[in-house]
Amino acid sequence: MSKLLLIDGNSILNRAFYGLPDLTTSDGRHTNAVLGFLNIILKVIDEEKATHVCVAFDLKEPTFRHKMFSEYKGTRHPMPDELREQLPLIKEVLKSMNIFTISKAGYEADDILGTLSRVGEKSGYEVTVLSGDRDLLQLATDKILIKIPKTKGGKTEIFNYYDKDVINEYGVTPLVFIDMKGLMGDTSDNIPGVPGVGPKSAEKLLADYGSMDGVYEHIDELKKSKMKDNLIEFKEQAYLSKELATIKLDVKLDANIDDMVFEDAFNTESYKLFSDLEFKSLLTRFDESKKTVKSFHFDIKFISEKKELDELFKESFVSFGFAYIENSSELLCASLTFNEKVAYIIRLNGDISSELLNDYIISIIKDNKRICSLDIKKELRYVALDYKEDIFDCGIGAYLINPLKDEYDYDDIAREYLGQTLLSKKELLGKNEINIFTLEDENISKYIAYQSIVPFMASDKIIEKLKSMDMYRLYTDIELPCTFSLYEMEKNGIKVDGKALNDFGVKLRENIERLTGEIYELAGKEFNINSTKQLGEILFEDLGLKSGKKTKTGYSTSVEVLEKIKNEHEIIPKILDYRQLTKLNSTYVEGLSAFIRSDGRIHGRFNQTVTATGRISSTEPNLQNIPTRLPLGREIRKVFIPEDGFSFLDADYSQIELRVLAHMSGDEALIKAYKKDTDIHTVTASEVFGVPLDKVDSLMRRKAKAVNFGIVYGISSFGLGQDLDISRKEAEGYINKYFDTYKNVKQYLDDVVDFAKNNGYSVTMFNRRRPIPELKSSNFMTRSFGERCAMNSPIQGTAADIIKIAMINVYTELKKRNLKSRLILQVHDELLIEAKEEELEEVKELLKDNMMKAAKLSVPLIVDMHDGKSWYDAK
DNA sequence: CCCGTCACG
DNA sequence: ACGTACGTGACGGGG
Repeated sequence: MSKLLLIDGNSILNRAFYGLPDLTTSDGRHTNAVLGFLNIILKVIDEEKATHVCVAFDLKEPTFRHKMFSEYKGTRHPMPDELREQLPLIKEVLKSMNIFTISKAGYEADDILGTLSRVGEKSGYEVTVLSGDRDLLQLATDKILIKIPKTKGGKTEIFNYYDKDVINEYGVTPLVFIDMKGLMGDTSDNIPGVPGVGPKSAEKLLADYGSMDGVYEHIDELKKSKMKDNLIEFKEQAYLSKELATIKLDVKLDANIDDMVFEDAFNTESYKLFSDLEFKSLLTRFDESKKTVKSFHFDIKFISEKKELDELFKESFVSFGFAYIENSSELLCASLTFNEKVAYIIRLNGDISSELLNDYIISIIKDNKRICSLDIKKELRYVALDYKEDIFDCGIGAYLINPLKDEYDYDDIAREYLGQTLLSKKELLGKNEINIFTLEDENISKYIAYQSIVPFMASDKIIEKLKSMDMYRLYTDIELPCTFSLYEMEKNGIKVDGKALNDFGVKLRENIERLTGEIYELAGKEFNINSTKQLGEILFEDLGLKSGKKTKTGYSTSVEVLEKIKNEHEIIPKILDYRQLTKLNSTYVEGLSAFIRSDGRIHGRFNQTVTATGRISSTEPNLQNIPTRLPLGREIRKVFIPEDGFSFLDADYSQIELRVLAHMSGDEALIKAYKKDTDIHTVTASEVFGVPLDKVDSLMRRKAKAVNFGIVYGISSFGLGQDLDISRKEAEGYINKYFDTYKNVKQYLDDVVDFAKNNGYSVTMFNRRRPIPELKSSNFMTRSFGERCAMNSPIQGTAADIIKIAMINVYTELKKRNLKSRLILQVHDELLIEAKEEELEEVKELLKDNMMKAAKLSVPLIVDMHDGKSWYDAK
């Protein structure tokens, strides 16, 4: 049986646009609607096993409906630019997929679909119509299926309607559905209908009299009412509206269903387009044979003997691409490229050891050749380089150019900087693993070769781009040396007292069990306390407590909500305790335990190419969010301990972000405030509220502190109000007072937003950029978010730059002096050193000194420092 | 795989 | 009217 799928192009595109978050390609083209559109239609094509597909689009020109009724809006709603630019794109995409598209002047897509649905049915096709617009339900019959996708909470669910389903849901047949719209009108299309007739009365009238004709035939039988008068007065309008709402079934089309056959959608052309649009998830649908577009041609040569290696290094070159290839920590081979014609895969074996290869690498680097890598921190595990050497890391370079991307893998770099579409790691390797026997497999060797040929070819381009953006110094002076100190921290790891951690877990679990029992008791039944769904039902339905805000999926049970009702029922404090304890147990006790290696230490990863602002991120495990705010959670820090003969030395910047703000804004009042040796929030409170320092009470200080934080986040009265639990108006009052006191701060924040709006990015003291595409959005919320980013990023980013500089200088100084003390952690404004007992005093001075001198600001950079025999004691 | 929640700066 | 403070990562639940 042939299946014809008819798609309402504009309505599905609309739905996808509003249902999905914004998404852009690296060069700023918006693609969310196109990707959403494809996901919806491919899902339906799969589901329906459609053999024929046709997408109908509206045209800009007026239709017969506009001629009938000049105020008719139809599809001419104002369209945001982000959506408008995707219209030609979806057409290009469909064309590449050989999907038939159709439009006709004077008609809407609805009319085309209506007509085709009838033609299709007569020609013996099973017909399905896909639209986001419920008006299309009038086309449903017992044979013709209407599908309406509904996006709720990011997920699209598709609802099916035959005529009986329309009757079930609306109480009228599809045909009478039109009469209903005639009576009610449709505000979105500007169709008037009869005043005073809404869904309820329309449904009642049509249930009683069957149709609009029926209603008017029996109009005299209606009880005297305003509605009856209106029905009579607006009869003509009702019939006009009905006609406007009626989808045409007899449009003259010169389309042939045979031309709509769905085949060869996943071809080389659409592959190219999908790659260009960065639709990674769709690339898996393509056969291997379609994927060979625009990737380079080069030879791969295997090297397994030392004498071949000697020959190799006689070549003349100025830079080389390099990567070690490993599998589950076992080193297998190296990938090496000197020129774009050939990539070498060097087998590591008895003849060529990694030490030998390293000697070659080091010697050519000393000979001023540039080493180009995708991820130099990975290579440092095998080859000891020095950051003063000529090293280029493409991942970091690409991150600096655009820090908003999710990944900086070889295929991403090749697409962005070489215009090449390479098969991704997932596509090339799938579930196959690299080992010494599979090195020469076609896909695996290609994958290995890419690891050096891509950085070899892309480095110059990325460096040029960095220079043109005035960021090359940021790379050489901050990012590259930073990589080395991060590698050190990963290698060093941090020692954990496993037994103490376990004991803490036992204690937690005892309390969790006790609380669980008490909660069940109070709830009157057992349930999963961790399930927000089940918990919401217990609290807000069974126990009848008043629910605060809701989430997309149901009741919110977050702390803010529970805090407000904690005195209403004794179950609430127990749930809050339960939450705290289970969080500690699962994330910190059990979570961390799993990461303790055989050396008794946790070696986490510090990622340099993740955050939008320039901060470092920490994973596997996250060592940057170990509890400290609550006393019980803080106990966890007692299990982080120094090696015998060492102490912990912990130093953190005091309010670095506000100090950066004081400096960057040049606000004299704020600078003066920081030159006083008094708590900054108290000073702010005193100045903003106009009271002497010694008259500032704790409430005033709390408010001032919240305002200070708010300023750094890109202040909004709503946000501040939320934080202080006061009205938006009141919050606005505080903000105005703050800006009155610190006028240049206000000026500065306006200026950075202006700068970002004009340039499309914000910039830190050290020239780090953060693109802010949201500023161009037509959506108020999105744009406001962009404005807050524009205010926050230079501050957060500059603080990130400064601690990176401090970290580098501390690292360098420790090395230079041959000290055994070592960097262990960086937590955004804090450095933790495992200091050799004998070196403690020296390292204290060195650490504090380098942190304070990391940047020259117009306010002092204050560092607080403590030492101790655990992280807990050193804070 | 996404959501809600919660840990940190 | 819209419905939010900035930047992260990990966990359990649920589809």
